[in-house]
Amino acid sequence: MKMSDVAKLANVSPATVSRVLSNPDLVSKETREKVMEVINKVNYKPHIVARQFRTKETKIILVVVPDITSAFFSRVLRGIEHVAVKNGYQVILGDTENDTDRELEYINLLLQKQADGMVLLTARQDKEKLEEIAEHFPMVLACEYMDGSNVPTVSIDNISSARKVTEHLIQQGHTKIAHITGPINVVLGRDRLRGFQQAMMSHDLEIDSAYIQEGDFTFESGYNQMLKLLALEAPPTAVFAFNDEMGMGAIKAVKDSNLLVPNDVAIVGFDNIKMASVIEPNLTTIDQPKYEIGKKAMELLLNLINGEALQKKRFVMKDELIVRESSELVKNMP
Amino acid sequence: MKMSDVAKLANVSPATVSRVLSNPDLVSKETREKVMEVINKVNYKPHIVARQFRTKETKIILVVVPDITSAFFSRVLRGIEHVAVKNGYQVILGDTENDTDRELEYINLLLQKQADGMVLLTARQDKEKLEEIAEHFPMVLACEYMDGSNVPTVSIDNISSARKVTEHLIQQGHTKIAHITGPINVVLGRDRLRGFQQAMMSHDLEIDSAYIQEGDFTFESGYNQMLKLLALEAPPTAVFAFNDEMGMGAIKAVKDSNLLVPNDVAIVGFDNIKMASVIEPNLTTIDQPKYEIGKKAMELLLNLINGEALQKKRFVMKDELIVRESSELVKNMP
DNA sequence: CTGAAAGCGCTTACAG
DNA sequence: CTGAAAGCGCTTACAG
Repeated sequence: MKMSDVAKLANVSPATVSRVLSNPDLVSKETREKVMEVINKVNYKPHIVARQFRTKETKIILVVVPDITSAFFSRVLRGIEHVAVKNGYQVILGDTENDTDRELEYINLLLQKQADGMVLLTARQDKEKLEEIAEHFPMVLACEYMDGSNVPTVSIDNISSARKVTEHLIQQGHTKIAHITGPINVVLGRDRLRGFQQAMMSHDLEIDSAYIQEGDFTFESGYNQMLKLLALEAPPTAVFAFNDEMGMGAIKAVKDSNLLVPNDVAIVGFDNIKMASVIEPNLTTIDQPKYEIGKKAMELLLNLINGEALQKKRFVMKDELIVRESSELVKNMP
Repeated sequence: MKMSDVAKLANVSPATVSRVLSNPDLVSKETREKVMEVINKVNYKPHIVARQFRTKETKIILVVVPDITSAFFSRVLRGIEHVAVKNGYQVILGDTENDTDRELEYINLLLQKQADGMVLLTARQDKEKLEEIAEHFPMVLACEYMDGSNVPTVSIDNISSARKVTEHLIQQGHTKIAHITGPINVVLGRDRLRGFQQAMMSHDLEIDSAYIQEGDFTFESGYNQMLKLLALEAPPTAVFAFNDEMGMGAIKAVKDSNLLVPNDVAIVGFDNIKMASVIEPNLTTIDQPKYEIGKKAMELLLNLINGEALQKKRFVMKDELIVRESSELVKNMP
């Protein structure tokens, strides 16, 4: 059943059926009702691909996520989705599973006009290339970013947040502080490491190179790297984990080693996912305004799609240090 | 830049360019190389929407998820994705946030030919309607199903699994057993409740109606309903929660009430998400073969898309009871 | 307010 | 192995 069939049944031209569907005000009430009746009777659905092909619009936003499993990204997604749906766009997700090839495949969807715009929650491509694409297609980065790129970006200031959470540990009296990093080939991994180093150095604390262990975002890697740290001759008394997942893994490793958090080892995470306040002891962490990041990113993308100029390219959202049991020695001592 | 422009630059017809891209074997090596050179030089990307319009194929699979946040569904998704990608399909996700209207919107994408097929991880539509659609479009249900529908479906046997986990509690000596259900308007909520009732009745145990409390899948609802149960004059000594999320909420509620799991109240969940083995005490649960469910569902969908007949419509996957600390009294007593 | 007609960018059956 | 031509199902500028 196509539009011309409907037109015949309703004794009008295809153009009129099209108008009834896309621009009903242009059609007289009488005709409109006649056409709608036929449409409903035969349950006609327009072939959207044909429409997209004709109008050059898909009304689809593609969001690329490095890991759909992650509690962190799902909150960001919600922010994106809500703004998109309110503006008549549908959101589809591409999960890369941290694979840059799959990231590239999704970016190609944009180049091939299968979406009107794209939010990248992971940006591990060549910078020049991505900038080149962003010049021609609506695209915004969120959470992850590229050093000194001019692609519109929404994120927190990861360096300063990492510094803040590390300084919290220092203020608790720790001097032997380790850091379980994210993947160092990802900018976030590097930036949080940098913040950690800045805090240590500004307090004249030494960083034992064995105290820097690289993880891969997962609970398991946090667990394993923590076991490594505990096996050192002089284990740290405090650990800053790149994210809450790894922080929780680290807590589990400490417990499994018959040690106490925070008494033997204090642990802090990053992101403030829901589980951070559920696990015991509750995890000290940096709260990222996940929903707002998504919301802001989608708003910027709408601006780009509508050809509006952006006031600025880089939006730095406010983070917050949330101190909980996993790093507060005092409260836990009777 | 369109195909005819490339054709001109390469001194061939558009048809030849098209063949180079979609069916290179039909073109002589010489011509092919000449064309590829131009394509690379101008970085030509075919307009995929035009191709889709022409071929009536999108090579896209739409997966509809009730809650993208859920650790359970993300594993199912992985199974779907892996099979899809291996077969040249791209997976896009639609998150309904448990809203049946949004479910319907995504289903409309299929009707409008914006995807070649669809896996529904939530099926809360009118049965006749969904069956009607499934007759004309490739569609499979996974995890959630519809009573007595003939839409291809992959899931576990929720009734028997719920019976199994309840009987485990009975075997531990419990008689006062409560059930925090899922939403009763969802088939899974009803089926697991039924399994619970079957187990209780077949052991001649009474079900106090106050022992049935309805949750909404979330940690918070598990927490709140558990507090309600604990406030009863005669609180239960064991609780079967619809899923692990709610089970973990229930554990938290018991702890916050200064009671012990499993000594004061045993708790069991359902799904075996990763966190179930991390939380303390570890949560007894039913393992669903999440990845395999997704894999199987996608395989069935490929069959449907390729017009192959299915050997059968209903696939029941194997579940497994995983007994952990949250329900095993003995091991925890010194 | 409505219709006839052109055209969006591809693919493919047909002919040579 | 290659090209000319038709056509996929819509939308919209134009004319009336």
